[in-house]
Amino acid sequence: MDLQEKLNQKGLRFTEPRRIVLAVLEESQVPLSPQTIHERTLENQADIGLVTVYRTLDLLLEFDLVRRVHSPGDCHGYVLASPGHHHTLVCKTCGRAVEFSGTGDLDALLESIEEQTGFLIKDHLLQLNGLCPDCQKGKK
Amino acid sequence: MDLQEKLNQKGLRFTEPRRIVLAVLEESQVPLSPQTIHERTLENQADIGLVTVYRTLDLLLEFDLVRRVHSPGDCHGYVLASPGHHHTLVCKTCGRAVEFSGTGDLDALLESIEEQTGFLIKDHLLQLNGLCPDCQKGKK
DNA sequence: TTTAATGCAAACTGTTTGCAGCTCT
DNA sequence: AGAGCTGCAAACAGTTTGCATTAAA
Repeated sequence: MDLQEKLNQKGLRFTEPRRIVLAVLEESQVPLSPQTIHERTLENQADIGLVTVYRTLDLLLEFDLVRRVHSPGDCHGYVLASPGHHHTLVCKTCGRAVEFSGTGDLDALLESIEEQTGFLIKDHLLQLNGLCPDCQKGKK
Repeated sequence: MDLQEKLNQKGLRFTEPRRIVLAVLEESQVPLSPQTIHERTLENQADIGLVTVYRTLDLLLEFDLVRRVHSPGDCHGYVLASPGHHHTLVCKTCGRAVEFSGTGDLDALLESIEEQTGFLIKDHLLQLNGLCPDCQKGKK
């Protein structure tokens, strides 16, 4: 069952603005702030109000399609709650972002931390910053 | 070398309000929001302005005595930091935060990612959320 | 005595709410 | 036609800044 059906079932509607906010999130692997999402909808030729972005995000949260994430810069970021949780590595100079796998090593790390602390780890936020190959050359 | 000396060395002062904010943090294992810290200073018979709390927290962050943590409720929480670069693990239920140091495993992970991507990793953000031992019991 | 620190009020930023008009079904 | 949705403006909450006053060294 897709979002449209879920919404209609509750008497709610799958409108253009909602479609577009969802599309913007689908295009990004990185959490986006409401402001950023708003800017991107404008770039996509859609004139959506910032308020609508907020309300749409609340709606998507409620339907568990989106997850709220906290990062130091933009305090509130929103990412698609899709399965396939991935991590990003962002270049400090040019902003290019790549994804990396290496989940095996990460899982091992998490396990050792669980042992160390007695906590049961439910989720995690990992973001790396550095210099991409091109910008490393440029620096020299 | 304690905080007072470090401050004096830079021509800064270790004042009553700073002492009290630090004391409030020392009494708490849980991250506190600036507002909460302010309320607690009032309970301690000290009439400190909220603004001063903010400024003191910035100062303590700069001296690496305090760490900023992100939790869903109070977005910004502050906890006493132990020295060195550590990561936090926050309990989703009671908010208790612990630090862990699995730096060995993490370094290995970062290296393998550098090889994989060609990026040079400069810094990273890792925050874990889960259930602390007490709350795991409580759940059942 | 000097210079940093404090506290107030005002400015700012990010987020939420009320309401009139519009739109999907 | 009717209920939900949108956008504007205004209200709100958390945080930062400017400035005169106070206090640590």
